[in-house]
Amino acid sequence: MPYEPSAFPPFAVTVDLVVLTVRRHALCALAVRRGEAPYEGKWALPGGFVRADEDLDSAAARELAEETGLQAHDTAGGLPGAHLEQLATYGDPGRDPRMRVVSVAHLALAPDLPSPTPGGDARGARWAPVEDLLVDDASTRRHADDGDKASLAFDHDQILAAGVERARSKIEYSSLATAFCPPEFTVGELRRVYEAVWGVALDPRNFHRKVTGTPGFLVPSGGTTTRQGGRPAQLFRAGGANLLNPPMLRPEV
Amino acid sequence: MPYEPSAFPPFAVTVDLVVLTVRRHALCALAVRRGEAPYEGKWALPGGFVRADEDLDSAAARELAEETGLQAHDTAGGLPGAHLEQLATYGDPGRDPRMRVVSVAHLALAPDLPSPTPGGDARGARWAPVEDLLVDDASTRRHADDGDKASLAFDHDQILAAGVERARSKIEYSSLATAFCPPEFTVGELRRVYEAVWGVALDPRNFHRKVTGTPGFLVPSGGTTTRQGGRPAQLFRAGGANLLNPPMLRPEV
DNA sequence: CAAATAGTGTCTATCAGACATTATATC
DNA sequence: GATATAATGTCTGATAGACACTATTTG
Repeated sequence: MPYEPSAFPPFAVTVDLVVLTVRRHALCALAVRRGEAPYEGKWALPGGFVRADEDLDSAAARELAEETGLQAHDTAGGLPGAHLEQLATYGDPGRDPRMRVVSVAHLALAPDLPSPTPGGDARGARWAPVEDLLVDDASTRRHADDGDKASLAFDHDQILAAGVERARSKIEYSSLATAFCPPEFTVGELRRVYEAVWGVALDPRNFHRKVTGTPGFLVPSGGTTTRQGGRPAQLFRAGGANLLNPPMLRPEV
Repeated sequence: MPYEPSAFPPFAVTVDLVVLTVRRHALCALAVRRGEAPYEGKWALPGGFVRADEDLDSAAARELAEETGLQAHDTAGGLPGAHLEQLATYGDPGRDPRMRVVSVAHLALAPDLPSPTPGGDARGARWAPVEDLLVDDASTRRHADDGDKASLAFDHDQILAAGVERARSKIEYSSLATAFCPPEFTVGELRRVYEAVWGVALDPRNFHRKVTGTPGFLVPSGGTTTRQGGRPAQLFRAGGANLLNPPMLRPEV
């Protein structure tokens, strides 16, 4: 079918964000409460319309900054940085009851933020453990009497699940887990990131050997720190290596 | 920014397809010649508008069937099957000079087709080695005097490169390479798929041990075949396993 | 016979997992 | 001293890469 630019069905295009962070040893996602119909009062992923003259990545970075004050990493700037990448696009007819909306979902990984409730927007917003948000469809939705644990608006359950799975698999073979850490961090803090994202316990000694033995993954920044009553730990920064080869294996079986 | 469904900028949404196959020991992509402006006469990826009531995946499957006669695997049907998955979405303002077009690129992997020129469309279409299509932007575009080796229309160079890289990395840790093979195939044929996609030579003995030793990857179908003057080879079908663990390592370094 | 491909076996270096041991902080 | 965490070391089983060897076809 040749292009017929004059006769195309009109779509609205939005970006939705899966913003993940690690808080109190748990993987958490940013959720905002909807202030209008449809799904009024329900929790949803942050997002918004792509502007007429705006690139998709720019729209995602703009929404991220509006909701969290975080600056995407590829752009320069003094704000605290976050990793941002495109995730997948969702365009089922009927995913939004009002009109045909195609949403380009993005995944953002951020270090733990000082503000418990992300600023920018007057609507309610919270960091929620993904374990609470992702009630498995196979299990009953009446898992608890807490209505907040029900599913998200639109198809955002599906989008969140895809983002979490992307993050879980990508830290296996990339240095992306450092995106959850502040600029300087210890091996133990990085290990607790892996443990929170995967939901497993890792051997501290084997983990230490693996991450310090992979060239380019971690660069010692010189200092040491004592955070919780033990031997002071060496501080590291993320090295230049983006790919981990061989990968960090997720314990499974 | 809250939703304002009444005031959104209108977009056109298309699907573009990176259709890959292995022909004569080379990884090839399907290219169609544009019959109208812009980029009239240039090669481009097949694609078209998403219809008003159509899912994105359905649109991609429909375009794939129109261009090649291949049926996507998740749908039942007697046609020869192909693997189809969403790749990424491209929405730079100005990527199409006529209007704002967001394209949801999909990746399709197909076995070698009998018809040299894929049917369905009267426009020119061809299987071109990706090596010829992907002239590196770093190297000079005047690499050869053959104008056909120049870049594709729109941002299709970038899309094709992303699709090729996705295929190259995904056959490492999944059984996806069998999507390039007919329903029954030999270990040698599967190895030649890997060699063509990666552009490297693999040790036949280690490859045989790896693929036959991974549970669920290959299932013997009983028969044997002699194709090219050697000992007859056992025939296999793709097993149920989708993930290869540990992965098949791409020789690199 | 030679040549080509299929399939099996062997050796070695590397690495993940399990776990011992030492070092240095707080309480 | 007790306890907690950091950092290094040791052992073992699994496996990838290199390569010898046998099996069975075509020419």
